[in-house]
Amino acid sequence: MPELPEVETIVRSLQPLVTGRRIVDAELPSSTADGAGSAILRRILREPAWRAPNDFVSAIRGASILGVRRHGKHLVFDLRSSNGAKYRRCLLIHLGMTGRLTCEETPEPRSPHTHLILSLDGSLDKSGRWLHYTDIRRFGRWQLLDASSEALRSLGPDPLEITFAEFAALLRSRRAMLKSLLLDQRFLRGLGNIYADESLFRARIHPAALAARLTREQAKRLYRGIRETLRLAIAAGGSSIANYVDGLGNSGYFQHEHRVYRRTGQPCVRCGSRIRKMLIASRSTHFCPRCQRAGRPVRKTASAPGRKVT
DNA sequence: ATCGGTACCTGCACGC
DNA sequence: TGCGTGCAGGTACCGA
Repeated sequence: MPELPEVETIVRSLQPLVTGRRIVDAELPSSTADGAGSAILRRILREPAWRAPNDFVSAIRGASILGVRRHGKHLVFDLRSSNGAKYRRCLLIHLGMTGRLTCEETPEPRSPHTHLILSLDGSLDKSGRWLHYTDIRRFGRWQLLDASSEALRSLGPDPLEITFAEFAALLRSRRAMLKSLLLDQRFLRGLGNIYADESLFRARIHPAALAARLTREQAKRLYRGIRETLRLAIAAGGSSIANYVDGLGNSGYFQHEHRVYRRTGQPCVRCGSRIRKMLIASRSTHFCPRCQRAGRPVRKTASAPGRKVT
């Protein structure tokens, strides 16, 4: 589910609630149900290999949360161990498609799909003492790593941090179709299906265009399109289509600003043509066939015969 | 290097 | 109403 803007929103909502707090305990509600529950936890806590889910609980118990930040689509909790004050670790959480991480005022699971609950210390009058992790489809992952771990380094640059010169150089070195490339976390970290489509629409570039073939002008538009889309989406609190909420349980509203994503058959907001859907890299891809032509750069719509947006 | 297909999961909308 | 089907924002792995 969550892409860069959603994870960023979750991180911002959690920061004031968890920073400086200690993890007193962790509960694994789905592991107690039956034998299958333990298998569920094993999958969520796959890396590094734990002998049993409870070993993860022992490892994390007592750690202090120094801060929480975003790395691509991952949430990263920087931790200081209880024993050996110098020992720093990272709790890496990827929410997959349907993962939720919310602060609740109760330790009771709120859904049959709640898999982990972290109890945080702190004054009782402050809300949000329990961090609930819920994941219906269970594509999410929790990893506990040394702070020096290489695990995060395999991802590409953050689209909000990269410079245009770096971005242009990356594009030139790749021949893949842009849509595939934008979904590749080793190329850029943080984009998913929604924001890849929305960025390409804003850049007026066809999703099947080849990276290395882009003109400098197109590369510039893509760079700006990605960053503008992400900034607007963060400002709107992300896109809530099915499951996503921030750390306080609030929905985002960028889904109302989508221009192509899941708008198949509806008129393009720019030219009125019907939005089309095609498959690229076996992912549904939405685009305007008129504004995002394959090949040569598209003319400005101002020069096109006036077509009313309905 | 790149791509398609498959796998991992549950829930939902849809047509019959 | 119930059932089967296809689809959904994630990544990883395989083989070509």
